[in-house]
Amino acid sequence: MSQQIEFAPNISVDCVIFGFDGENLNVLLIEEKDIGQGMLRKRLPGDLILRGEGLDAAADRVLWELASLKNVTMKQFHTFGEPDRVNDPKDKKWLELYRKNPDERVITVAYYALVKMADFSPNPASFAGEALWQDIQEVPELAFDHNEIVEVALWKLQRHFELNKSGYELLPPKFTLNQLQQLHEAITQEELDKRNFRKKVVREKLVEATEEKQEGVLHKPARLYRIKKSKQD
Amino acid sequence: MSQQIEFAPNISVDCVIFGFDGENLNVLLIEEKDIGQGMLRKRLPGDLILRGEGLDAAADRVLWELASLKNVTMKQFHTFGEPDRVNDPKDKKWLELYRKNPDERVITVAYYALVKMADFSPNPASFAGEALWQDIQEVPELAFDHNEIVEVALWKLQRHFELNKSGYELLPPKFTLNQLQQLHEAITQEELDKRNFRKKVVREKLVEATEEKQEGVLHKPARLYRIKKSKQD
DNA sequence: ACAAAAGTGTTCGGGATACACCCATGC
DNA sequence: GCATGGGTGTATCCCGAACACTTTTGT
Repeated sequence: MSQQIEFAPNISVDCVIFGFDGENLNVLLIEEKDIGQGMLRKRLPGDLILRGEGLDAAADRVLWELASLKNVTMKQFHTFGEPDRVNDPKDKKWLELYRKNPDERVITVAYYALVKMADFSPNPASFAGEALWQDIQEVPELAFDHNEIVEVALWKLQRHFELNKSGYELLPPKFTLNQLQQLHEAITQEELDKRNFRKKVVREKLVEATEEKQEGVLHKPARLYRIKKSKQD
Repeated sequence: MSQQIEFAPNISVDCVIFGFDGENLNVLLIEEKDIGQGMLRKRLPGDLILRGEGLDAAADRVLWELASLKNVTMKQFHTFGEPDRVNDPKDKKWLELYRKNPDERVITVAYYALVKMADFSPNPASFAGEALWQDIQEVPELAFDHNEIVEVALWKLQRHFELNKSGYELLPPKFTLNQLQQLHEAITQEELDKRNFRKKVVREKLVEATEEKQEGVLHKPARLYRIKKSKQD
């Protein structure tokens, strides 16, 4: 039973929140207030867990504290704990400024979620910095190993998304089939055939037509659909 | 940035090693030496990580120390960290005996793997107790939340197994198609049609026939197959 | 001869894919 | 009337599922 005293790793949670705006996929990033020395780097919302706090609870709290997001259902997907995951001097400096024991390694439990961007104020300012949506195609170099964490999260999201048929709740209550298709395309990052997609949706009866149509568009207005709750009938 | 001093959670790794014996699926458990008071409970191989030790490395070490298993490719699948995951009095007693700071909560990063039982000595004795294979259908009540960990691991194994076509390496170099089918059935825990299974294997060209046949069986001997490396032709 | 497992084909239905043209509206 | 996206049907292929009888060997 090997062990050593005074070994107190920091445990943190990091949240990868994907946001869909009806067109593209984005990630929620935190931009710290500039503390000089070119240290202005974006990072994922994350923080140490508290004594007595569960991991899931910590993720919820962090998201609330750093980005003012509430009621986001996140899924734990991986724990990053290699001893050298923080080795960039800039990152170490940051830890010195913000952490009590900056030299101890940090093990982080990562969560992801997919939300509708319209549901959340796009710029929830916070004492710790500014939260912002970043297009998934234009993610800059992030602090720590956060680029890797985002990559793994995206991979998991894509895998999970094609397996179950979740995600319909990311659209407005009434939506066109094209919007639904765009959602799928944004997440899987591949194009689908319009007719085949519609057939599939109809076959699986996940959606039902309303009598309403789009208004104010400069082309033939599309029929609006809504999510069908019970899959019977 | 909320934090508190002297918060030193224990971080451990736990390993769920599934073993296939050609017929059934088993899990590797540790049976502690009896320390009285009816505390003889089985548990998963697991231990605290060391300072400066990566998570994957810790899992490898633990498996070696507790069960003498080496070169097992494990996959991290979940981190269990709710503050109340250890609340049974028996478990607390155990911690008092074996851990320096038994009152601190334990967060555990769990790994799983699937191995061929024949490759590993079935009873690798160790200073910490005895390692044994337990049929997956007959897993008793385990210490801590290890029953839950096993369940989640089995779920992940099944999901992962049906997605990619891994697992063929769990058989001897030359095997019958029935053995291959039994492997699949053991993992997915459901029965398959013999003819359909064979057609599928042939279609996907994952396997090739040898000229050899079974010997010493009291029925028609089956043809032996081997894994096909390159999937061309 | 008998027991025990090996081995083998066909049919059916459903889902995935590929593909091209007319329709309704705002300007 | 024209630009813009909305909306529709058919043919093919592949896969999964269901299903029963003959063959080969050891004893």
